[in-house]
Amino acid sequence: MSENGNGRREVTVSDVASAARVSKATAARALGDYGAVSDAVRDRVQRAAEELGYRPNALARTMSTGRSHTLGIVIGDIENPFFAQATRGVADVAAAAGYDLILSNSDEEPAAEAKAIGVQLAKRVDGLLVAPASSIATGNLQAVVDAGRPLVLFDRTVHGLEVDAVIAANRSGAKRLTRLLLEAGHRRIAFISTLAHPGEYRLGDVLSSSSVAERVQGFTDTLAEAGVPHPERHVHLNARRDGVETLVARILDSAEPATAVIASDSLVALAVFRAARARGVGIPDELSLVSFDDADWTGLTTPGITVMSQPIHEIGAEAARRLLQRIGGDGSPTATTVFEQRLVERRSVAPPPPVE
Amino acid sequence: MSENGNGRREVTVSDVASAARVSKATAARALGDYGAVSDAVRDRVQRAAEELGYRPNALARTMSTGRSHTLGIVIGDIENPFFAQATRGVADVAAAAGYDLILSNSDEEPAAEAKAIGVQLAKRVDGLLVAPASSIATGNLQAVVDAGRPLVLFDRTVHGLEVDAVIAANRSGAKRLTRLLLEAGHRRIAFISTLAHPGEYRLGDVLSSSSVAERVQGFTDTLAEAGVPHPERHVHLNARRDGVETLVARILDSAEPATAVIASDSLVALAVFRAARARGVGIPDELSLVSFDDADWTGLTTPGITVMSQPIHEIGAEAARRLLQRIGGDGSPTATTVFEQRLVERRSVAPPPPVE
DNA sequence: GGCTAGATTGAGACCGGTCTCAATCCGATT
DNA sequence: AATCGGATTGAGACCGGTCTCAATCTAGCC
Repeated sequence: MSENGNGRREVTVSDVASAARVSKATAARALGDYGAVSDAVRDRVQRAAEELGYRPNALARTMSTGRSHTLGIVIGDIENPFFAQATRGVADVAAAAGYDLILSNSDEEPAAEAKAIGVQLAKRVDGLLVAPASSIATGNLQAVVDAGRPLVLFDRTVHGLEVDAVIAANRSGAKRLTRLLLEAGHRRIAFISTLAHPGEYRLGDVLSSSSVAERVQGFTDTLAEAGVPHPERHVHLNARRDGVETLVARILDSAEPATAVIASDSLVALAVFRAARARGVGIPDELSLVSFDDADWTGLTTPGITVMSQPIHEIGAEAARRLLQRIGGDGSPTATTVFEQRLVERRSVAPPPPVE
Repeated sequence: MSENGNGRREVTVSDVASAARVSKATAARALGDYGAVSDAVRDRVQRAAEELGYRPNALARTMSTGRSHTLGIVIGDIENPFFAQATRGVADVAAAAGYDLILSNSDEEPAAEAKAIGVQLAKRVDGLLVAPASSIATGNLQAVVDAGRPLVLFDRTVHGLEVDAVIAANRSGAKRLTRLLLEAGHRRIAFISTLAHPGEYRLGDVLSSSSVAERVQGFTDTLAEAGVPHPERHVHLNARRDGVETLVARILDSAEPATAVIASDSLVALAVFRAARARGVGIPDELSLVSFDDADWTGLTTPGITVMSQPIHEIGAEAARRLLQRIGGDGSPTATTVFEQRLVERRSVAPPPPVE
């Protein structure tokens, strides 16, 4: 079928060729700007192409060259501002290099991710950017590596996989945040993430997101250094399944209620802020709140939220640059690029309320 | 070239065929699940495919079938939560129907949009979703229609173009918002949008975004009905170029300062809120603020922002559904689907401050 | 004028699928 | 046993580009 839905036939090189009274090969040369063509013929062909409304078929070109000039990107959810920003970073670099983006949402589910990757591979993307849904189940990604497609991970790494990754210094960021709260006098600090995890978190548990894992590590390490017993008990996962509302309720209503919260991302911070407000607990007087990611609204609330800011756009851009290098044939050893995080202090941290 | 960057050769139907000792045609039938194949052969072929790690080449399939199972989407900026949400709506419907998405950002520039559309067409997307950068320059889109590619616009329409569109009832939404402020006693209400426009806005000017145009129309009409003279003077465009900060300053420092602001989208509302805060003008006591789009943070500020909420996700989803129908051959007359907006009242509106 | 190198051009294979059409196979029917 | 019809199978064209290789053309030079 050389017709599209509307029954119109697309103009091909052959059409242009016969209109310009030259061979298909010559027309292709004149249009594709490769090989050698006399000026007279080039003009004639280009005029004919113009007249017929010739539009090259990129797929046919890909078939013979093996290059699609398309990158695949698989993220959790484009509505999540983190991913939106990173995607924009990727898109900018890609567009500048003449590449397009095929986008898929995994909803952080390995099965959906696998499917998305499969389709992207089938569409012969030149390379793949993935924020892996699971840092432990390597299957989905191993397939890409095995297929020999360039692959760059971002935001998270995957253990035991020989690929490039671009991430943020989550552990040190978490340490900084935890220390900040510790220094304000807090001892009962809750770390909240939406990351799915079977059962309660225990020290040594392997988490399916390396970035959350690093944050938890930084958090519990710092707590332990400060002499807080059982730091792992302060880690609260599954916030999506359980609902942040109920989680906050549980944390605040327990025998030893938390006096501060570290939100693992801006979406969690938003929900915690909302939940606190709904329960009438004041921030920061009754509850201190800090978060990862400097979302656009964090400076707008009363009080503004103290956050650990990540260069999200740049993470995406750098990942794209790396991928483009690999596609270009760069065979240097794989590496993980780590971006520092930056503390933005606002007013959501105060000493814990005095015990009555 | 049948090799990818890494030098590995992809497995093809022919490879599978010879491994299973059948013809290419039969192998294709067994793998593609069309035509008739005996059970024994199907098994043999599928086993061989499995063993060799066969992965169909979607491009080759597209070449012969003419269907790419890919949709193109061109938006202003994926970082804008409006577009992120709409894109998610599109992606969900597309994925459910087995379609992928090629995403391009136009930054609201017709030239970038034209380029993006060109590439998408070259990649033979089955259809195109566009939030047109300009509602007046029809050239970019006319080309799509002429090429016979199904096209659906969303968020904005384009005058004189025979295509489907999915939008929100912006004019009535603007009227409602304006009335709300009028009823609270405001007479000097500023409408602020980032839309680029040469010179000051005058009644009858054609705006390049139909959705903003509708909002402005609803705004000025309602003002006029209320007997406010020169309603067009209260329309402030180019907020991106000039900066919302300076715009707010100009509005508040004028001889007859505005007592209320209508933000044309959540990004503007954010900037206005921030600017007001920076200048120390209290919302709503000194300045009332309402906005289009119920962004996730609008309920979190103090006070919460009263907004006109649009079913953004659904707008995207419906646009995708419509496009899929067209791709499926639906030849019914083109139509514009209009979704109602919904007022969400919070606390950012109060009577204007008494004149000293 | 004849010869040769370099520039142009054309023919046709190829990429990896789909699909049409004819050939072959099989069991059932008379 | 011969015939018939449906089920399988194989051969090869086709989609629209790129690219190799050989043929032709041109100009320069002796």
